[in-house]
Amino acid sequence: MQTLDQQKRKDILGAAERLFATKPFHEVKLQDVASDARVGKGTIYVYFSSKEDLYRSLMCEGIGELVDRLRQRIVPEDQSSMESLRRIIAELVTFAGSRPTLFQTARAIVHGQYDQTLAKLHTQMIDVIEQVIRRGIGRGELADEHPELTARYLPGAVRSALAQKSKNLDRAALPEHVFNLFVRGLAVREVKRRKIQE
Amino acid sequence: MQTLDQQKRKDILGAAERLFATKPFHEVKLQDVASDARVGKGTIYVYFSSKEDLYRSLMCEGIGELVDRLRQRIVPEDQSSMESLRRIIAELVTFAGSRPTLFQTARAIVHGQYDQTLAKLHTQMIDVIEQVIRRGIGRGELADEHPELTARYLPGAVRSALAQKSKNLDRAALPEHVFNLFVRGLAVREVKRRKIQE
Amino acid sequence: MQTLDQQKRKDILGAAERLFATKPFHEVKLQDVASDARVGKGTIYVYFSSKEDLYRSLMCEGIGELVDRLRQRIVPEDQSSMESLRRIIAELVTFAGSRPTLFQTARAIVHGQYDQTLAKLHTQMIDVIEQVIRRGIGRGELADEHPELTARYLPGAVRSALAQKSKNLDRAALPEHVFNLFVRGLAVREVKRRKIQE
Amino acid sequence: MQTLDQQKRKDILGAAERLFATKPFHEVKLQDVASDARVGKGTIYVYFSSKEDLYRSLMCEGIGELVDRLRQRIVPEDQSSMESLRRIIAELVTFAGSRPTLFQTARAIVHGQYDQTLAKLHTQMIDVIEQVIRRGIGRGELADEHPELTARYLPGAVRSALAQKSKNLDRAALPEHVFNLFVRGLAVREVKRRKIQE
DNA sequence: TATGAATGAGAGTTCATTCAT
DNA sequence: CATGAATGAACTCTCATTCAT
Repeated sequence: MQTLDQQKRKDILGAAERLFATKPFHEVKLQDVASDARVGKGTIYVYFSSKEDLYRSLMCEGIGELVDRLRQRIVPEDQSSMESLRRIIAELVTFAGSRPTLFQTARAIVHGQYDQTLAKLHTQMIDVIEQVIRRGIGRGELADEHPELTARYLPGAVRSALAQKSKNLDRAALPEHVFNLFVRGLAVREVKRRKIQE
Repeated sequence: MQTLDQQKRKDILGAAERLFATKPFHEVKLQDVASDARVGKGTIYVYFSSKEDLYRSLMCEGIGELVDRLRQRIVPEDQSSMESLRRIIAELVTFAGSRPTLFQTARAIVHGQYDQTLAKLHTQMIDVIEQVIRRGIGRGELADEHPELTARYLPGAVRSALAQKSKNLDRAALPEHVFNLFVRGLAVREVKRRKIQE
Repeated sequence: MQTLDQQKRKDILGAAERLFATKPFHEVKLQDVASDARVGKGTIYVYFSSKEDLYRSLMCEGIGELVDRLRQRIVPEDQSSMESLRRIIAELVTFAGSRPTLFQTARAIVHGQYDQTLAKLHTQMIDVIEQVIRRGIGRGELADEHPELTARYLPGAVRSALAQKSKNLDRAALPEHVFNLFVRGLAVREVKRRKIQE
Repeated sequence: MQTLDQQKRKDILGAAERLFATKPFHEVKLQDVASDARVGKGTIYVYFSSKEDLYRSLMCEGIGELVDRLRQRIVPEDQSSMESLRRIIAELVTFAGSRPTLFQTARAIVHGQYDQTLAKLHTQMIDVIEQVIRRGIGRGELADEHPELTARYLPGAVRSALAQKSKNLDRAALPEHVFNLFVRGLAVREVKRRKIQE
C-alpha cells in the first residue's frame, strides 16, 4: 500500500519534472502531467494539494537531494579544501546537467514567492558551499573577503553555462574549467610574470 | 491624423517590466499592465500582438540595451583588459540590480522557446564578454583556456548573487568582489605568500 | 469511472438549436446555451471543440436526420412518383416548420465555409429529391429536363414560404399547395379547358 | 460636396456588399470594409450609425432596387401574364446571380429582427410577384388557389438553385427552367397522354 | 484510493465605437 | 468632413479543481 502510493507519487513527480523542464509553469497542464505519469487527473490531487504544491514539492525534493549530495561530497572533513571545492563543483555540474529543472530555483526565489521550505533549502545549499570556502580560508588554503557571495556565484555560473542547449560547448571540460577559474582566476599567474621579470 | 505614440509604448513596456519583475508570467494580468500604464486594455494590442509578444519585446529591448551598454563600456579599444573586465562586471551588476526582469533571459532560453531575436541578443551579450577576455589573452594580460565558458559564467554569477532579495548582502561590494574573484581566484597567491615569507 | 453522457450532449444541442433559431450566430452566447441546457459553460467544450463546431454539429445532425426521414418517405420503391413527391414535400414542410434552424443550411453553404460533412449531407438531401423525380420520369409519370435543378427549388421554396413568421399564411394548405404547384404548374390546363368547352 | 459624399457612401456600401457576400455578418470586420472602400474606419460612422445600420441599409437598398426592377419588368400592364412571369423570373435570376448578398433577406427576416423598412420592402417584392399571378388569374391565363404562397416560393427557389457554387449547373438554363416548372409543373402533359390514349 | 466528467472563475483577445485632431 | 489611435465591454475558451462514482 505504502509502497504503491510512494511509487505513484514518484511517477507524478517524474512526469512533472520532465514537463517543467520543457515549458514554463503556466504552459504545463496537469492533464499532461497525469497522462505522462499514467494516472488519472484526479489522482494528482490525492498526492498534492495544488499545481503550485506539486511544483514546490518538486523543487524542494530536488534541491533537498542536491544538498544531500553536496554534503556527502565534503566528507571526510579533513580532505583538502581544494578537493572539496572540486567535488562541489563536479556535483553541481552533474546535477544541473542531469536534472535541469530542479536547478531553476531562481524563478521562485526571484519572485519572492518561495515558501519557507524552499528558501531554507536554497540557503542550505549556499551554506554548504560557503562552509567549504570558509574552511579553506581557516586553513590558509583559500582567500576570500566575501565567501557568502562567492557561494552564490557558483550555482548561477554553472547554470548559465549549461543553459545554452545543443551548443558546441565542451561539457566535459566544464567542471575542471569552473574549478580552475574560481581557484586561479583569469589573471596571468605571478609565476609566469616572474619569469618575464627575470 | 495620428501616429502611434512611442511614449505610450514605453509606458506599457515599463508597466510590464515592473509587473513581470514581481510575478511569474502567468500571474501577470494584462489588465494590471494596462492599469499600471494608464492605458486601456485594448491599447496594449495596438502596440503588441499578444501577451507573449509583449514579454518577448520586453526581453529583447532590455537585453539589447544591455548589449549596447556593455559595448560602450569597452571602448576605447586600447584600455587595459582588466579595466574592460571591471567595467563589464560593473555594468552587469548595475543592470541586473536596476532591471532584474530583463536579466531573466535564462528562463526563456532554458525553455528553448526563445525566438531567434532573443537568442541572437543573448549570444551578442556573451560575445562582448568573450571578446574582452580574448583580447586580454592576446595581450598576455589574461589566461583562459575556455573564454567562451567564462563569458557565460559571469551573467549567471551576478544574477545568482542578486537573486536573494532583502538579504543583508553587501551589494556595494559586489562588483569589486566579482571582479577580484574572476581575476585572482580563490587560491592564496603563491607570490604574495612567498613575498611575505621572505 | 464515468462515460460521456450522450443525453447531456443532446441537451446542449437542443439548447443550441433553440437559440440559433432565435438569433443569428454572433448573438448567441455560449453562456446562454449552457444555462439553457442546464450545464456548466465548460461542459460544452467537453462535447464540442468550439462554438463553430457546436453550430456545425447541430446543422449536420439536423440535416442528417432530415435526409433519413426523406429516405424513409420514399419506400417502398414501387409507390407512385406522385405519392413519393407528395410525401417528400410533406416532410420538408413538417421539418422546416418544426426545426427552422436546421433548415438554414443554405446560409452556411452560400458563404462557402461549410465543411465537407455538411456539404455532403446537403447534396444527399438534394439527391433524394432528384431521384424521386428521375424515377418518375423513368416511369413516364413526370417530365423534367433538369431534375437536378428542380430538386434544388423545393427546399428553398418551402423555406421561403415559411420564413414569414406570424403572417396569416395558411400553413396547413402549404404542403398540398406546393405539391400541386410543382406537379401541375400555374398554367390553366389546356385539357380541362377543352374538355369543358367540348 | 454632395456628389463626393454620395460616392463615398456608395464605395462603403460596395465594399460591404462584397464582404457580406463572402462571410457571415459576425466575420465581417468594419476595418475590412473601410480598407476595401479606401476610407478610414471612422468614416463609416459618418454615413452609417452602426454596423447593423450599414447591413440594413445595404439590404434595403438592394431589395429596393430589386423591387424597382421587378416593377419595370411588368409594364406595360397589358403584356401577357406569361410574359410578365417570365420577365419576373429572369430578373430574379439575374439579380440573385449578380448580387447574391442582397438576396439573402432570409437571415434578417427569419430571425424576426428585421426593421420595418426591410420588412416592407420584402413584402413589396412578394406583392409584385403576387400581383402578376393574380392578374393572370383574373385574365384566365393562370390558375392558383394561393397566389400569396406561390409568390413566396419563387425567390427561395431561385436562391436555392444558385446557392450551389461552382457546380456544373446550367445557369443559362435556369430562368427558362424555373419558368417552365412554375407554369407547367412536373406532371406529364395531358396532350401527351392523349396521344397515348389515342 | 482512483478516476475523469463536470465546472466556472477568470484569462486573453477582439472589435464596434468614440473622439481628438 | 475624415481619420485612426484609443478604448473597454463582452466574448470565447482554458484549465485547475471538485466530487460522485
